[in-house]
Amino acid sequence: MLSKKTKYGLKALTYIARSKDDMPVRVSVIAKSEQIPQKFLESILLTLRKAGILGSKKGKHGGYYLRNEPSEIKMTDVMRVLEGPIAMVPCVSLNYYEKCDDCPDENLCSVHKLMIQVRDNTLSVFRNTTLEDLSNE
Amino acid sequence: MLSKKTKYGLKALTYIARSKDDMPVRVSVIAKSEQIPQKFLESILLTLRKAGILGSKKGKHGGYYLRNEPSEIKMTDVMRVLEGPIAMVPCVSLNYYEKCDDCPDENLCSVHKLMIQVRDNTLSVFRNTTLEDLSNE
DNA sequence: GTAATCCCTAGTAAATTGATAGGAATAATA
DNA sequence: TATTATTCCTATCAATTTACTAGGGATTAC
Repeated sequence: MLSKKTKYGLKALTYIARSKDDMPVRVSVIAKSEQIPQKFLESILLTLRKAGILGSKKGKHGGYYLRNEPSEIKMTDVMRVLEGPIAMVPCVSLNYYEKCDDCPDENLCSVHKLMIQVRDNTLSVFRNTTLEDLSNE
Repeated sequence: MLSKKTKYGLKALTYIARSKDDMPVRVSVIAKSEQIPQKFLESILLTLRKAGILGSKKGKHGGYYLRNEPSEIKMTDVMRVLEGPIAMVPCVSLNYYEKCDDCPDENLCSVHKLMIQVRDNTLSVFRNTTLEDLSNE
């Protein structure tokens, strides 16, 4: 299952990408429009900012804005920040590889083989999708 | 993340598929060989039996066996039984569709669009993979 | 200086996961 | 029939994760 955090994060990014003017977008505006609990959304956008995907401006007239063009923001990056590793098991993760304790030989492991295929397919979607694609209506 | 339940279930199915003779395979044998907690594995195999994927024989010399040829057992079925819906959000699930409360129009929802693509790719892997593929070494 | 905003830490209730416990039911066999 | 080996079933539980909420600090525009 996709977590609410990721779902909310993607919706918020889309909202920001769709907002035409260059003003930073306030959390409260996104929360209201997308029906997301505001405090929860705050923490999500903070995560995206710390990951370098969003920038922010504090104080009155503050808010969040994209650090790059929507067409430059890949879903691989967004998903890794929000949802964590893309692979369903650590032993097929490119960025967070971990050997299974129980598995003597990965090449003989049926789960490993299957999950590599799933990973490659999911990855190809995320690699070929940018925030621009998401924000096109 | 793939649950341990699914991981164990896949490994157990593979083990049974690889065992050449037609004797039912005991839970204890699989548990020992694959390093799976036996009681937990019991409950998993029970689930697979109730779903019609495994058959069982009780009492002495009892155990579990496949109800069909490995080449007839599709990963779509196995994964749905063990892991639940293949889609990451209910609003793109073929078998367990549910509308999102918050989403006024699915066609405008960026999450929806992205998750349809992920679902289709994952589904194509599971549809084209059978237990026979997993059990080939 | 005041209002509006993001920033940060902490906490928390509910759900899910990954088991374990204990025994009932069933079947083979001596 | 008694014994043993197995699956079957229900209940329980600790740890973790999820989806928030609370409260206030820091910063900026006006």
